Amino acid sequence: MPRPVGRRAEILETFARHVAERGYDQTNLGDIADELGMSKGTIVHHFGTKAQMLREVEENYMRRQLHAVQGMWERLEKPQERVAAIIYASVLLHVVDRHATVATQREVVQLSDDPAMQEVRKLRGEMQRLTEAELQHGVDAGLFRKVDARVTTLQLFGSVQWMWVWFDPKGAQSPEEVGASMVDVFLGGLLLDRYGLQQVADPKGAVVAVVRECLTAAE
Amino acid sequence: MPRPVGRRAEILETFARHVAERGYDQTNLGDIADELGMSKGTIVHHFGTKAQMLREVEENYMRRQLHAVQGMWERLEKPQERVAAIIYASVLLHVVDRHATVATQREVVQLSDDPAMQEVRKLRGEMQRLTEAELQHGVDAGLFRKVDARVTTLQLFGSVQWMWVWFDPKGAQSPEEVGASMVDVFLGGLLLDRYGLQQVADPKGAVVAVVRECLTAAE
DNA sequence: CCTGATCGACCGTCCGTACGGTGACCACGC
DNA sequence: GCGTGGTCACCGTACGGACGGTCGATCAGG
Repeated sequence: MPRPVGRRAEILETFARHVAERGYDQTNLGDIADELGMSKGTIVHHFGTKAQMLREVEENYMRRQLHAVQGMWERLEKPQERVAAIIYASVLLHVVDRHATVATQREVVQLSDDPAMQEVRKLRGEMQRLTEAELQHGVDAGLFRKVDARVTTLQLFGSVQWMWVWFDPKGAQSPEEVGASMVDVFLGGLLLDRYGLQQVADPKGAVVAVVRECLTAAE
Repeated sequence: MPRPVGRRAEILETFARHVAERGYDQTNLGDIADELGMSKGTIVHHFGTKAQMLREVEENYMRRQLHAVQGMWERLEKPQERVAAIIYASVLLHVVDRHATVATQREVVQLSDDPAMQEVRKLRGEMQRLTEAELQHGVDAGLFRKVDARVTTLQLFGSVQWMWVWFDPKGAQSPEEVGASMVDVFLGGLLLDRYGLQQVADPKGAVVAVVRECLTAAE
C-alpha cells in the first residue's frame, strides 16, 4: 500500500482504515483526529467534507485497479488468462492495499447518488465493461460456453466484492491459493474444454506472476 | 411477502424497506413514524430499540430461508439439484420478500458484535454449513470436481449476496432466468460430467418448481 | 509579511431513547 | 348494570449525546 507521505496522505490512510473497519457512517472525524494527534479542523482543512474523503479513497483505488488490469492485459492474450487475472488481482489487492479494498467494497452504494461520485461510478462501469467484453469475446471465439455475459460478469464481481466479509490475508490459505480456487471453479464453468485449466488455476503459475508484477509496479 | 398484519408488523415492514433503500445507519425512526402517521414513541413501545428491529427483520428472514431450503432438500436428492435450489431460492427471495432480502444482505456485518445478533449469526452459519457439507458430499460422491469446499461455498454466497446491488426484480430477465444462468456457470464449474446440467439449469425445470413451492408455502 | 497548516472552541442539527400521560377495551365483583 | 382496576396501544415532548462543519486565532517557513 502506498506508504503515507505527508500529513494529508496519512489522514486519508487512516480514514480508509476506519471505513474498512466500521463502515462509512460509523466513521467519525473526531476519532481519526485523536488517533493522529491532530485537530478535527485540520482534517476538514485538507478535505473539505467527509464525503470528499470517501470519494478520494474510492477514486484512487479504482484508478489503480483499472490501471493494473490494463497492464496485465497487455501481457496476457487468452480470454481465460485475462479473466483469471481479474480474479487474482482482486484477491491480491486485499493484501497489497487492504484498507482501501475493504472500504471500497463495503461502501459501493454509499453516496452513489452524489454527483461528486460520478467519476467513481464511471471507473466502476469501465471495469465491468472490460470484463463483460472479454467474456463475450471468449464465447465468440468458441472458448467459453454460451453464457449470459452480463449476468456472468455480475456473478463474478459478486464473489470477488464479497470477499471483504470473509477473507483473512493472514489466514491459513495464501491469497494465491484462494484466487486459484476461485479461478478453478469459475473458469471451470466457462471453458468448453477444461484442458489447460490447471495451468491457469495454478497459484504458482505464470498468470499469477504477471498479476503480481503489475500490482506492485503500480505502487 | 408476509402482508403486514396489525400495527407492529406494519412498522417492521416499513423499517425493512427503509433499511433496504438507505441502509441501517441512514434509517431513522422519525421518518418511519411520519410515514405511518404515528408517533416515534409508538415504535419504541413495540420494539424497544432500533437494533432490536434490525435483529427481528434479519432473524425472520434467515429463519424463513433456512426453513425453505430444508423443505426443498427433502424433495431433492442429488447434490447438483440441492446446490441449484439454493441459488434459485436466493434469487426468488428477491421477489417474494424484496425488502427483507436487501436489508439482510446489505447489513450483514451491522451489529455483528452485538450479542443480541448471536441467533442471526447462528442461522447464517447454519446456512453456510449446510451448503459446504453438500458441496463436499458431491465431491466425495465423485460428482463434483475436487474443489475447496469452504472457499467455493463463500464464492457462491458472494455471487448471491451481492445481487442486491444490481438485480432488478422488474428487469427484463425473470428471476428464474437469472438464477438459471448462475446455476449454469456455477454447477458447470463443479460437475465432472456436465451431461444433465441443462436440465437443472432450466428456468422452467423441475428444480425451480420445487423451489417456488417451498418458498410460497413458507409465506 | 504572506501562505498554508494547525488548533480549539463553538454551533446547529439530528436522532435514539426515556418518560409521563390518555383513551379504548375488557374482566370481574358487587 | 355498573363501577373499578388493569392492560395495552399510542402519543407528545424533552433530554442528551454525537457529530459534521465553521471560524477566527496562531504558528512556522520562506
